[in-house]
Amino acid sequence: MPTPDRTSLDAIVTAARDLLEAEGLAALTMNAVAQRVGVRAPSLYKRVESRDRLIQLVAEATLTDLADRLSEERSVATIVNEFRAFGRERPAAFQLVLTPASGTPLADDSFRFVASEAILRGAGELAGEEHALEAARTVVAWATGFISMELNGSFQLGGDVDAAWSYGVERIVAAITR
Amino acid sequence: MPTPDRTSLDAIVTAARDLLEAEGLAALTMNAVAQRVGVRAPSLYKRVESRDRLIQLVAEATLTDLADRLSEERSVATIVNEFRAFGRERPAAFQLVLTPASGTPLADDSFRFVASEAILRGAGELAGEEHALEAARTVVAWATGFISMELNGSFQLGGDVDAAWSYGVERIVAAITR
DNA sequence: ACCTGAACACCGTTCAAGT
DNA sequence: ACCTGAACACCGTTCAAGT
Repeated sequence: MPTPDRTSLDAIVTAARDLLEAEGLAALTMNAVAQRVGVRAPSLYKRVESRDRLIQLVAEATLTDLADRLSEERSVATIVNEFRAFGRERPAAFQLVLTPASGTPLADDSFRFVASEAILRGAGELAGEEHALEAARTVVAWATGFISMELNGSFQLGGDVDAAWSYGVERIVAAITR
Repeated sequence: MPTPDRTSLDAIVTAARDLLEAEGLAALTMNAVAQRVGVRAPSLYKRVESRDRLIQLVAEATLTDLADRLSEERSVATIVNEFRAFGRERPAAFQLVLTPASGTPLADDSFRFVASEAILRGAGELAGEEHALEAARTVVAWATGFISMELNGSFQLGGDVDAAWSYGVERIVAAITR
């Protein structure tokens, strides 16, 4: 006799995302996720192939969220500021997606592509279409590195980090402007 | 009756470092390290407090190696090129140290400080001492982001990645030069 | 003084048995 | 058709017992 579903893939991915942010990737265990959605760990395998695949789904959902937010911004400066705001709101997801450790399951390229569209467009307007790709890579590399360093406490030498961010935005925008 | 030592902290850290590079952080288990140095896992605890502490020691040794290499370079361009070479030679260690995931044990700040000296000096020469810190942060953020993206395959849109690197170096150096 | 097997509490994952 | 307990092979870590 069929049993009504007690959970769903969406609920599982949401639970995993919350767990990642609240306690880090190591705490994202099948047991902990199962407990959050109200089943036992083995039941999760009816909906997700493995823990790695679940992590990949979280990464992909994160990129979708990020793409939505960046797509509403127009200038390189506001895109990059929104990028930083996203990193501060969801630091663990940001690191998972933008600076994954060796061995971490990666989001499919299609998700990364969507998230890169806003920056590609903004950079193209400043640098010219023929240099859009190089310019976008310069901006994204800088912003990703900066935010990642900020999130993991690498700015240890004092100084005003917000000022360094503003300095960077200004210089990078000038650097890629034709 | 005393037994002669069958391993050493140095051998353990070296084994851990090699394992990290060969198979990733997840494969850096106490069992695998013990096997490499020729003892059983429990014996490692005579020399290292925990797996987390061992990972931290690997991170700190990596920063020492990096500092040695960067200190021999003089210009921002050559420092940053050497930084990239290091990342390509030891991608897993690079990621562990420069873009650690949430929950990863971090190297003590003193080790990070040593590794940042060369760039701080180089950036100061270009930007002036009063902007050395902001300029160094801009350079390091860009280079770290670029190399990290390169290592984890984030440059998926084609184009010449070496050309994007050269473009970036040139623009960043110009951007921070007073 | 160092090393070890056995043990503990955890993992991820599989699978037969339940409803 | 979904869910579960039990089981398996692994983790990191502790500790009493060996030399």
